[in-house]
Amino acid sequence: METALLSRKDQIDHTATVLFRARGFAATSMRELATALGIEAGSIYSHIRSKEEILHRICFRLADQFFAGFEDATQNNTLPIADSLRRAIESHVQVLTADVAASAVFLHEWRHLSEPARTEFLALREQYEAGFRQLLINGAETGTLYAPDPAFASLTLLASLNWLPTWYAPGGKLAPADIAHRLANQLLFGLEVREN
Amino acid sequence: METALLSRKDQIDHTATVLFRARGFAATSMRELATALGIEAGSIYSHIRSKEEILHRICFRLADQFFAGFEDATQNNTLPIADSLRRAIESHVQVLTADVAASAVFLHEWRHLSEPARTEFLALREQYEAGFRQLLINGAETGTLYAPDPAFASLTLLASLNWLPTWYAPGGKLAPADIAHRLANQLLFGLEVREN
DNA sequence: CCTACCGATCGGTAGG
DNA sequence: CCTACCGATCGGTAGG
Repeated sequence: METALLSRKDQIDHTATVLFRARGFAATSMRELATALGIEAGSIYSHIRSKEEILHRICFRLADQFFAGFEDATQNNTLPIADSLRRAIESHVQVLTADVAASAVFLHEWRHLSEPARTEFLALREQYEAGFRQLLINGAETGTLYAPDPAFASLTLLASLNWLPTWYAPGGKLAPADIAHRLANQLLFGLEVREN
Repeated sequence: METALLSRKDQIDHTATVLFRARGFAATSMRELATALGIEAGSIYSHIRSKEEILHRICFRLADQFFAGFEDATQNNTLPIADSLRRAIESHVQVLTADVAASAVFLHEWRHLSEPARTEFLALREQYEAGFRQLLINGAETGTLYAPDPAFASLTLLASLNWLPTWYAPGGKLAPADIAHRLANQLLFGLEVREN
């Protein structure tokens, strides 16, 4: 039904994503995947070459989406840094919520990639984090953000966002845009009341 | 050397914790564990009953430590809520940094517990999160904390803390107490500069 | 896409 | 704690 318009290969990726998220990459067998697809285990291999190839596609596709969203959010140099940061946060949340299963795999299962893919993946992730770090550095230098240790602050910031796939359920009380807005507020303004 | 004073069972737990963290529970074989311990695979079973028993011990031991730390941090009712929250945050970070490998297993590998342990574990985790949520609710009611949605805020708060085992390395530039202090500051005060 | 199968490896046990 | 082994299951392939 919901996958009727997907190619078999895309069906495999989608179903595998859900299983990898629920049970983990290593604990998901190709026979489980085949059963979920309604075919026999051997038949999968006429569409893909290996189990890891599926994981590879999921991880690097998400990396692309995070990068594209960040570029789009921060390309306007005339915006105040705090606004660019807010837009980058909201973009990150949008990617996370658009496909929570794929996001969870991206965040937790990448370590099952073998070399050299694993090292490539970590380099991409580091590059992405560096984008947030640079925003905080710029904000701190111009005095619009309080971040005495930008490297530390950017890690904490992404940490808060990346926990989202563990509890977010599509169709819940909060729409993705609401979540993005609230997260950005909490991270930018903190929990303690302001005097002014 | 470093495990010379541990019982064989404790050595098994400790070595398994490191392997479970690095490769995941499902992808770690008992033969790898045995090799790391310098014995044969079959020999492990004279000290433990099953692979899952090790995971069970790690997960529930950490749960105990988080609870004990939280109780200790918040038992003083005369403190302002914001101070209790800060103490609870610092306690959480102390437990995380005291054994990062065990913390990472606690945070990521619990889903490989079979029933009923898995449900019991999730109930404990929910109970722990409820403690933080209640602090935020109390703080919001007395006007000392800004948390229009305490459930949302407490999830975000713990999320920021729980990412720590993915990047923290003992012996680094920052001592655990420094990290705890900075995290508490960032979460309580936010990233944006204050006017006052 | 299925049937039938491969070599490897898994968690765990018996007997010493 | 080791040797020797169990039944089950793994990712993947050949041939149709």
